[in-house]
Amino acid sequence: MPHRKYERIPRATISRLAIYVQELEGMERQGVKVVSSEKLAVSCGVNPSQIRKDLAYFGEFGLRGVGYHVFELKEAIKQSLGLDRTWNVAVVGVGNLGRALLRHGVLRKRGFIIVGAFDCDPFKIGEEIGGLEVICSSKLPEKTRELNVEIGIITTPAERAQRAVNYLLEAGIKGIVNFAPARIKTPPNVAVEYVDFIHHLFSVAFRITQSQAKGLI
Amino acid sequence: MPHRKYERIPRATISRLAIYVQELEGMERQGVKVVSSEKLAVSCGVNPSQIRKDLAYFGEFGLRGVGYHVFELKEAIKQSLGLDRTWNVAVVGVGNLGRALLRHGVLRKRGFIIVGAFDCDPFKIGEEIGGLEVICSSKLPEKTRELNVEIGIITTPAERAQRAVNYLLEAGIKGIVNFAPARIKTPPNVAVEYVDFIHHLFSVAFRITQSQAKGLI
DNA sequence: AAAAGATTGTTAAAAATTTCACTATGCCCC
DNA sequence: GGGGCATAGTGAAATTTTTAACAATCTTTT
Repeated sequence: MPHRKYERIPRATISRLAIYVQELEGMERQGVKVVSSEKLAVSCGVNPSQIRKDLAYFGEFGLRGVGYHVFELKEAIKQSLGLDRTWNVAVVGVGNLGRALLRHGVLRKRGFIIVGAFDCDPFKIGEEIGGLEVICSSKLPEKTRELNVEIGIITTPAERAQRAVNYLLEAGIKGIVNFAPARIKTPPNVAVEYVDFIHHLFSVAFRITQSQAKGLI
Repeated sequence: MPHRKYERIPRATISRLAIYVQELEGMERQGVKVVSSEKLAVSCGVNPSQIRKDLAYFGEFGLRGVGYHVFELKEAIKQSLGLDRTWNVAVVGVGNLGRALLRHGVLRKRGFIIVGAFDCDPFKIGEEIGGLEVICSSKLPEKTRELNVEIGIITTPAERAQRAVNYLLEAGIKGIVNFAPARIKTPPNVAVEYVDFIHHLFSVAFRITQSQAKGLI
């Protein structure tokens, strides 16, 4: 039974896998032991075939006629995603959002350890937030290597995002999650994800506008 | 020339339009007056045809042989998305993330006015954050109507998300942006968007893992 | 131990989305 | 004002993604 591990895996599959993990954890908390693709699909708001297909990229985790063991499936997905280890991350930009991330425990709980906080504002440098001292951004390349940072989180204003990225690239960073409202330039071997909640507000505003327009016809 | 305004518009198109607006604003700041689909495509990291096709859903905004007027195109897209007005929003859940949103000026700058902040923690009720007094969540239905809230932003913990949503639905909310790490149940006429930055970290972690695995072969 | 029922893994079909290629049109220069 | 160049808009093709259908197989029942 040849696994498809070396097929290209759709980006959408990855984000759904994250949703499956989330829902499986919810089920685990509720004491559910076994779940079918049908039931999981309902709680994730997707098609059951979709789930089975998504999982097939990584292996066979179910039992025909039965379903999936909640705990085992969750672990299997997490392992497939590379979450069976911890990742060192650095936060660049200590504004409102950066501070929230530094204080928010969820990153650590998920295995992403914030090992560095950087900012270029002299008033912020030296300040302690969430147990970390804010370091001058110009020390990023040096510190990134020293602290063994693999993923950078950009929470600077838009106009300083690229500079922060450049510092990280200089240190050979492997991945970046960009919260700044700006596109950034990186070489193709660096994994970049954009998080922009304003876009989601735009989307909601559009859909409301649209459904109201439709109502008028 | 029949506009396609009443064709179903792909979700992906909407999120790209938000990117176009972002980049057009950047160009505006740099004094660029006119841009071609080719140039805009490069700065957004997409295909030029894609841009032209996305815009075609809403009308014709360009000038053949020339390109698009930066300011006019930006305005046209914003109008198409329903951003030529302000939207009243409420934040439900005043933890680290909720606070960051309340203090973060970007929402207001984008036309999303936070008119209410809600939480169920008695220690937080009455507190003033970003010029707003935190109100008890149980007053949500009443206050939502009173303040004319159209969009709700959920920043509660996962286990309280659905309750917050139910309160909002009770008041006839039209759209929800959910930052809580949980799927929520809503009727189909309510626009829902999920924002979960942990998923983006997952995605980056996966892609790093994958590219390292590939390197070993 | 065979049959019935359930549900996965997988192949095939359908649908959606993206990209290509070309036509139409506007600007600029001679 | 005509020709050349540039670039938007658009229909068709290619690609990707999703959904449906079904064969394989596991559990339970009789």
